[in-house]
Amino acid sequence: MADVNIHSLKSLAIFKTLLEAGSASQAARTLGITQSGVSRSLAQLEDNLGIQLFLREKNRLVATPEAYELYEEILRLMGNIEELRHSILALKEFGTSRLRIAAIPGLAFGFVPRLIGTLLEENRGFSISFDMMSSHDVLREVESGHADIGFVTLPVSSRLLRIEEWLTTQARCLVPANHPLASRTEVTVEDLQNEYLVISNQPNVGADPLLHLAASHSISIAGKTESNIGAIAAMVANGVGISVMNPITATDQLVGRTDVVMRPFSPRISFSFGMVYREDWKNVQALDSIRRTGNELLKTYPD
Amino acid sequence: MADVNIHSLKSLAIFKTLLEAGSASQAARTLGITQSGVSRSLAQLEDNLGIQLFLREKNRLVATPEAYELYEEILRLMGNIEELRHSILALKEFGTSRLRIAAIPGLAFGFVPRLIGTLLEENRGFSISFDMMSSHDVLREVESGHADIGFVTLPVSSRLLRIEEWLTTQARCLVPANHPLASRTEVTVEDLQNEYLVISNQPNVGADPLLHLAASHSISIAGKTESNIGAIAAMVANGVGISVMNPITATDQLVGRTDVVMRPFSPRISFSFGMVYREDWKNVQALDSIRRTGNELLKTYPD
DNA sequence: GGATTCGATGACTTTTAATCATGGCTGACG
DNA sequence: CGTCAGCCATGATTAAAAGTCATCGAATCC
Repeated sequence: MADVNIHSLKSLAIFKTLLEAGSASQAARTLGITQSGVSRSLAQLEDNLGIQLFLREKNRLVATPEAYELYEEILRLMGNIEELRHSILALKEFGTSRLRIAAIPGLAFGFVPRLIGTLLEENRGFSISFDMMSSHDVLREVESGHADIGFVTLPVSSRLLRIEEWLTTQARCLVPANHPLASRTEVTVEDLQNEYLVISNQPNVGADPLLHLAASHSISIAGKTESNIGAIAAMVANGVGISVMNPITATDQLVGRTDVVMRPFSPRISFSFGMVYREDWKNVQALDSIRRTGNELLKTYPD
Repeated sequence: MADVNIHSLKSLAIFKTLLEAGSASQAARTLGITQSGVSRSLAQLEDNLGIQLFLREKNRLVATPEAYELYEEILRLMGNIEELRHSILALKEFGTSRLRIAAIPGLAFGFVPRLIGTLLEENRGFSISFDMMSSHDVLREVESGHADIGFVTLPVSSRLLRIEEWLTTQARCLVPANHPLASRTEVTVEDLQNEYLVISNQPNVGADPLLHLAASHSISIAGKTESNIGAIAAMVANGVGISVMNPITATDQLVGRTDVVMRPFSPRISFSFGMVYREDWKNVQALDSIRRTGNELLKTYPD
């Protein structure tokens, strides 16, 4: 196979500018080098690649079809190099250029995408991949190294992972805006008597504790619907029932909705969530940035 | 934004080899340059990127985590550069580095994939994209420049395209191996009396002419099933009926099957297919290669 | 015909990459 | 403890590559 050496990006860049400029003289002006420098560089590139890129017609350079195809390929490569530059900048900033995040559904539709959006706003070079899964799977994914960090409700336990509590807050009650309870400033467990409830189809997201609480107060509910946590606000809005859930997820789902309101609930049901990561990640610069950004975002959520 | 300059692939290559080799001295031996050359190159790269890639511990270089991440990024870039090299080699060989082919279903499952496979065997650097669609859409796709070449049954007409006939052959009759007609050396239109037929659900693939022929000979068929042309052999094999179709498609579908046999059919129904391309493609080197390869393959099909 | 712009090229300079020579550090071994 | 081997870094230098300078010929325009 005939060899093709690409060792000089500069000559590819000169070629690219030459094609865009239409003449060696104009390319030279654009690049701040001499016209003969451009001419030399082109001749060297044509010799090196073994392809005639320009015809010399009447003392003018006329691009060949091959030149246009090479141009497309060079644009592609320059895109790749730009990605490399971004990764290097992220490497400088974070100590890592790629971040794999796993989160539970309760956080996966609002808080974590906002966190990611803010991180990327600050650092476009960062590459983040994100997946949503159960708490148990988040832990396994981070333990095995398939994800770098994970967001889960607490408590969880893992001998391999560092577990960092980010927020402890109290559950809220979601009710349709036209529901009698909407006029209350606080909903109590007694108010759940004869109400339909919408609860999460996932454990450890407040569902079990709520039913326990109701039972311990001898409260009978009219019925319950289990739903994917991502759709609870929509369920409540459509009169399926009322719900008691963590305010992070609730706030995320209520953005832009006026047909569902959120009220404090008593007695208090504590809700915590946090971040998990492997021990070898504890000193990675990116964590500081993630913590800082995350804390800023949490200030926008109710206590 | 702090600048990061990637102008020297050589220094990235030296870095890559250094990480793989484990020491500057070994990397130097591998690359055929001096140890101090490797040391200089590394220092220059670290300075240029603003990232410390190696710790100097007790006169040994110890890679930092950032070094491993950069290494992954460089491997990615080198893959991209390899793709560029392949494209350049294809550009030299064909005058183009990418080829977009559109074909009708009758050719899309056998002949054209074989053609593509053979072209790529000869030239790995080539990038081919392939799509399957009706004759009419093939013509439109090539006319509009979304595909470079197309394969269709003939006749077709287009004022914009060059139409090149590749093969004219006669239709064949497919019958189940255990069918009485399988023992014949030739099936005639009279044999279709009271038989179930499987015909293509696409026009211009022998279906209309066959029904016409039967009608003109006062032949009554027992029934017909219209099928996607790609599944006709499977239909025949399962006793849905017998079929009369072009031998290219038939041969492609019978590969590896012993439960369906192919017999000459009379009277003859001619079938042609060909390649279409735009006028500005007529002198592209790739066409010669495609014609040559295509003609080789066609020799393996029945006349 | 002269002015302007273009590209190519011989001769040359500047810049970059790498070498040469050397020194210091570390660990293994006798 | 001294010697040896292997490592890395560095001042001084060289070789190679990139680009400039000066110039020429060709084409177009006024």
